[in-house]
Amino acid sequence: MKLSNLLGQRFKEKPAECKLDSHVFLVRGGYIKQVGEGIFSMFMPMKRITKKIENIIREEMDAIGGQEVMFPVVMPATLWEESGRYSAVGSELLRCQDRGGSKLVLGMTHEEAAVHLARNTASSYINFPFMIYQIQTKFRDEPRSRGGLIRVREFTMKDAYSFHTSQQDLEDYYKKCHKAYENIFARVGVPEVISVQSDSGMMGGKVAHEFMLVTDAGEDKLVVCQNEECDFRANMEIAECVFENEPQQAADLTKVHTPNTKTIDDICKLLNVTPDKTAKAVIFLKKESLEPVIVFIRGDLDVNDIKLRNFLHEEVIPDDNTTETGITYGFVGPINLTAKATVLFDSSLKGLTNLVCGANEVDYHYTGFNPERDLDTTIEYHDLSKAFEGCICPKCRKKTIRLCRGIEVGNIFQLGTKYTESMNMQYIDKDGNLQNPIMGCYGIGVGRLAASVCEVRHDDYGPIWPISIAPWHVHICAIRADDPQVSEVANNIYNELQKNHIEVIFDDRDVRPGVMFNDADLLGVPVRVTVSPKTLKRNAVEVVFRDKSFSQDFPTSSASADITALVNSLLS
RNA sequence: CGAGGUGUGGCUCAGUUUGGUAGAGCGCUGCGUUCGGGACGCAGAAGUCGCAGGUUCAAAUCCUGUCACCUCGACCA
Repeated sequence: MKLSNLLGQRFKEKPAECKLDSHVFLVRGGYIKQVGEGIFSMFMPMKRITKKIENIIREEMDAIGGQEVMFPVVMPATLWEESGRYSAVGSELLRCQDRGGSKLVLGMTHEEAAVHLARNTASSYINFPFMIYQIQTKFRDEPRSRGGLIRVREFTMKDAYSFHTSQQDLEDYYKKCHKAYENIFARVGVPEVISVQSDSGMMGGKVAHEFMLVTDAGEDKLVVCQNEECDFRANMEIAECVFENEPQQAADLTKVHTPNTKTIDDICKLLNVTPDKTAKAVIFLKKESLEPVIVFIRGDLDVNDIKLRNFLHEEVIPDDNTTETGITYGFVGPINLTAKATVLFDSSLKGLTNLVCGANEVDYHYTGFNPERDLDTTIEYHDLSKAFEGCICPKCRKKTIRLCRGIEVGNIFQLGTKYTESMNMQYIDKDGNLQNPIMGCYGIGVGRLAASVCEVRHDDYGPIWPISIAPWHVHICAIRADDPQVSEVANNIYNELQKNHIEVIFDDRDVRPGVMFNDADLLGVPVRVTVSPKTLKRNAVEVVFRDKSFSQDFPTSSASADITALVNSLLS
């Protein structure tokens, strides 16, 4: 490709409306052009980048047995009525009518279409499992698009749907897909993408992960444990939910928990409180304030029965520390807890208790504490509703939590049977019984991924594309194109590289060097070859990497072969 | 959806308060001088000032309506 012929103007002014670096460079570099709110066209360089990303995704999806298919963009509303989402989803789903008045929707996701495609053709258990995927345009009428390609209304997405005959099979495949995603992000040039637990939202299902590229420009807040042996990573928006669910799962401290966990009796003994065998809960209070510090709950107690805030002020605590509601109180004040004890709590007091945390000797189940008011030097307090740098990880119990922001570049869900049930997809199992397949679904936003890579791979002058997705491999700058010798050498290298199947963009314009170099930086091609009277004087061309990690003269005589070898070594 | 803001050649913007011939820089075309990090001179093309009404002798400018886009928030397969 000759740059003189490339459509799309590069310029040096920063567009006023661009806030994100990726948006600035994609506009300034002639990659994209906005058509409407959250709607963009792509010029050739952007198209080449996204095409390469798509091909990487394709290879990895095929490698885990995916079958590439194509669903329609426009679907009859009746299909979405089957799953119930026609009414369940809000105005993000663009609804319209055809000339006959039939209701249509623009595909924002394709579970319905996937079930529709598969349901009558996979009628026996021997057809399972399988995964189908497509790479296609989606439209979501987002209430607010922003950040160039980071959040748009129309976008290209790879979406995959797997169908299984058992939860175990789904989980096994989910892991394979998780690994495939790691491969994809590594190959695209952002191996630092992490997966975090996420909310399944309107998708249904329980287990879900988002793949996040960590960057300050990200829209999502993340809670990440930095302990290498721990894998706790969650989207902040569900971190609270995770913690809120904890009491249900671990309400009975006598049965659940770490080997270090003591029974309530043991703890009472330790704290020198008379245990009441019939007590439903044991609550330790600050003696002065009577504010609860630690709450233990018996396994037979429904956490919803306790309204801590209410009874605190209504009940008088008698001398024997047991009230009529069958709750035993202890007092923390005079008791010397182990020095390393740690208490996790949620000051927002949503539900009863948010966390169980591990200390060296006991586990505390805690709620309703104001650290500024009640700080006890023998206890470390950590509020997980306001997770902060260095607070305690709810999983590994170490003080290794880091807060960061991330861009969601992909996600995976274990959907279960939500769609196969509602849309009546069934197969006959080994025993002749009708069953609903169990589904998983897996998405990657292609344009957002490309923009995200730009967001984390650029300098002051433009993007630094990883060679796996760069629009071209080599960018030739012919300085003094009017010089016949320069022109001849540059043209020769251009032709030779193309013969060698190297993707090359050739700046053949007769413009000043500064213009050329700045345009080259904006195009972000990994290898730049400069031919000029200056380099020819030393019988050489100059080869530099966009990321500045390499700079060397190549002899003119062998330049094409040397550059080809260099690029091929970078590609492998 | 709430709050704020902006619409003037391809791009970045001035001009609007106080109505009176449509402006600058970049980019673009031609000629010349230049040539290793966005050069310079000369000549030129290109805008019914988002759109529609209204006020006025006269509207980019004042009034009303409307559309588009941006930012913050709400929302978010």
